[in-house]
Amino acid sequence: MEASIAEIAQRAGIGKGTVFRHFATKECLAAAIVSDRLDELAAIGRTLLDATDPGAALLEFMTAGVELQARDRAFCQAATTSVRRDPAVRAASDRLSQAAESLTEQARRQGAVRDDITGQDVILLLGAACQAAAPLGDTAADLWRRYLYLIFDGMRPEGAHPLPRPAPARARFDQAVDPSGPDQEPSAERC
Amino acid sequence: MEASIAEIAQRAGIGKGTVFRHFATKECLAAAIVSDRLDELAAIGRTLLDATDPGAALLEFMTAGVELQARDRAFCQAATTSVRRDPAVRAASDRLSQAAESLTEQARRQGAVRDDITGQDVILLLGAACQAAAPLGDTAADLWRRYLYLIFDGMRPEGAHPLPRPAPARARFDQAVDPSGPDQEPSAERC
DNA sequence: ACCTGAACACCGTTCAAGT
DNA sequence: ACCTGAACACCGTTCAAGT
Repeated sequence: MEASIAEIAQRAGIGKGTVFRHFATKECLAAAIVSDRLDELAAIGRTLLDATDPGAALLEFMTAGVELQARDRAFCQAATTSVRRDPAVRAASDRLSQAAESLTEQARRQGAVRDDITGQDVILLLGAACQAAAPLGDTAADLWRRYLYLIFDGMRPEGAHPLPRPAPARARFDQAVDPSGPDQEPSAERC
Repeated sequence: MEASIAEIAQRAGIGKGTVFRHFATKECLAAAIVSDRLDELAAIGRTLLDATDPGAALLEFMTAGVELQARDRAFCQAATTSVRRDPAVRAASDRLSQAAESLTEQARRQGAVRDDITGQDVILLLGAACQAAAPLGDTAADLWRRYLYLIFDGMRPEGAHPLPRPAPARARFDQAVDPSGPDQEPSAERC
């Protein structure tokens, strides 16, 4: 969000108006970039499904996810804003959750992680590790590794304590619709 | 950052120019608010130093911290931006870290948390719990509790695995200056 | 049909004029 | 001395005119 539309258009060698022909809004442009990144991570997750050690694969998946985010802070920040409400980002986010769910289920079966952990949890905690290290900026380049490992320790079955709240049930394809109706955030306009 | 300066000035019953008399920049205004919140939490932390169960006190401190952040999302977001580089925010942040350090030391001594955990860690992980739940917005109002407890499990000595990186050494008053010089992010202008 | 950049609306910031 | 709001600069967005 740092760059102005004028700069973006100039670097792309097109007029400002043409940018708005492709993306109705500056935020839609950001949303398109973010959902691309999410799909990138989902692809990595699907690859890791074939790994021999599911526990290690899950940790590797989370590591790849934070690395993706840590590479440019802009993406990390964008994920915090209202870009989340964009339909394309939501869809990509659900695809990512599904990949994470498969990985998590394998790890759960092996006893590598406690069994009250879902794929959604994994995605959210991966973001949390990134955000934990963010305040110190580039001072501590790979500090996120410390927090990812600590969080992963919390995901392990050894010494686990009961959690005060069930995992969030977001749109999952193998799940009936929540009878209490859609209590999600209002969707943004389609882009 | 949602509100415009014009709106803020109007609500305060003063002219726009007068706002800039008190805060050189809109960001400085945000920084002042953020550091107030940080000091609020530091005060809570100092109160909890007298609690009988240091482990429970530390968890309570973290809970209070996330609650403070979760109450308005604006603050949670501001903490992600360049407001962090503001000198006043840094100073408040250091005061907060010191309070956290005392609480953490007590908990460490009791064996309630592993002994490679610092006060800084506690502050950063507290923010992480808040951020983990943020993507789902008000859909899942107190989801952060789930992640705070999970992270706290990771902080416990039982089943702890070694962490891949030392804790960050930010300005601590009982510590010599880092001989490699200040490798912190560039400070923003004084406000 | 598709692209363009002038024009518009909005907002942070400055400062000459008012008290 | 302190406050004000008109004026300026900047940026996202629109759209009449050009190809």
